[in-house]
Amino acid sequence: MNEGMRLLQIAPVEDLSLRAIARNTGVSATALYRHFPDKQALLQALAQEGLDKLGAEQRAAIDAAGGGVESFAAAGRTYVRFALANPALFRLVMSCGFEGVQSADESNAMALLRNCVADVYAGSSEGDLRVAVLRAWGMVHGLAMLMLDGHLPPDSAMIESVIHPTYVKGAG
Amino acid sequence: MNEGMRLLQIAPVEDLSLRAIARNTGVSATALYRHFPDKQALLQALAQEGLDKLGAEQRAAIDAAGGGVESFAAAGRTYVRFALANPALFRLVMSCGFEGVQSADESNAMALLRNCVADVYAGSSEGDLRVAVLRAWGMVHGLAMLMLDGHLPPDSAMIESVIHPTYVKGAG
DNA sequence: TCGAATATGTTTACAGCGATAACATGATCA
DNA sequence: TGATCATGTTATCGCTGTAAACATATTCGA
Repeated sequence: MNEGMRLLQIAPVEDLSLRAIARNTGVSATALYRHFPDKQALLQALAQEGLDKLGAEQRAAIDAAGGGVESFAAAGRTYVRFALANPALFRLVMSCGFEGVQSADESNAMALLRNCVADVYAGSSEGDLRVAVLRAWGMVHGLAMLMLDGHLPPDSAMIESVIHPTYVKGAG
Repeated sequence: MNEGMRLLQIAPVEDLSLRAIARNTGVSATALYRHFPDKQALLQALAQEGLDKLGAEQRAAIDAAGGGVESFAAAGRTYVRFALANPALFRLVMSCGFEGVQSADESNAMALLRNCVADVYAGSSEGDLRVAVLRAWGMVHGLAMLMLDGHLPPDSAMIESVIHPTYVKGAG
């Protein structure tokens, strides 16, 4: 039923109409109400799927990088690249506010980020860790959004220069 | 005519309908087409106004802080606070992509940011300056968006701890 | 095995949206 | 004075999300 995922890859979120999904699924518009109470619920299901996908990609990147600052940077680059590769889905994930998830802090992606930070800043206070998480998340999220909104070019070299192990290491 | 600005302060962007603006202005829906070619143009005009307002607030904050890292941090905090104080307007500004403006890099807000960075990182190479701009803009933009989307609490103390002069100074 | 409950689909209808077209009216200016 | 232009109107179109009433096929307890 979540084949509306396909439509998200070819059109922005705001163009994703219930009726278009139904049409492309070869079913009547109101049939979707047998599976979701309303449009918001359908979008939330798609968002959950997207969040899982993001988490999986980050997990893979972190593991491949071998730990420490390299993994930390890899997680960040993966975050931005995911956004660029799936603009509508990424927007949807972020605008749905992880509402389906138990708690924002327990989502897979969040846990990964926290682990990376804890790994890199081992020995720091709990407060310092939290601030480091916010700075890292903020930076990659901001970079992603600015690129999606066309304020920055979706330049791969730019991503790498901004999210760089040497920077991660230097900034306390 | 831009009294649709008021509506942006009490409702999210996606709820800002042409007809609602017309209704609240006491005019027929189609009358707006005498002033703007379409809805997008009207939103763009509102966005331009918002961008100017953001630039003005940053200018004031930068001047009041007295220069250097203090001004840099003040500009960042102002950016985030503006977003929290005008959620719908901020979203609109960012989603409209400064399209009315000559060039993204010539908008007032952008020039201010660049100046701050150049002031703080005096002596650095052009490339380093650019990366520093991206990191700073990304971090504050990400922080703002994450708070607007409900992933982080709109906590004033959190803003100050993340955007802090000592951090700005330390990070090269 | 039969009958009811459930899941899943349908058609019809409604109000709200952005947008276009045709028309009215007042101010402005040659 | 008379044409032009700025600004408003109403009527209409196709799109949207959603609700209601109805049909049918599957499932499951007696």
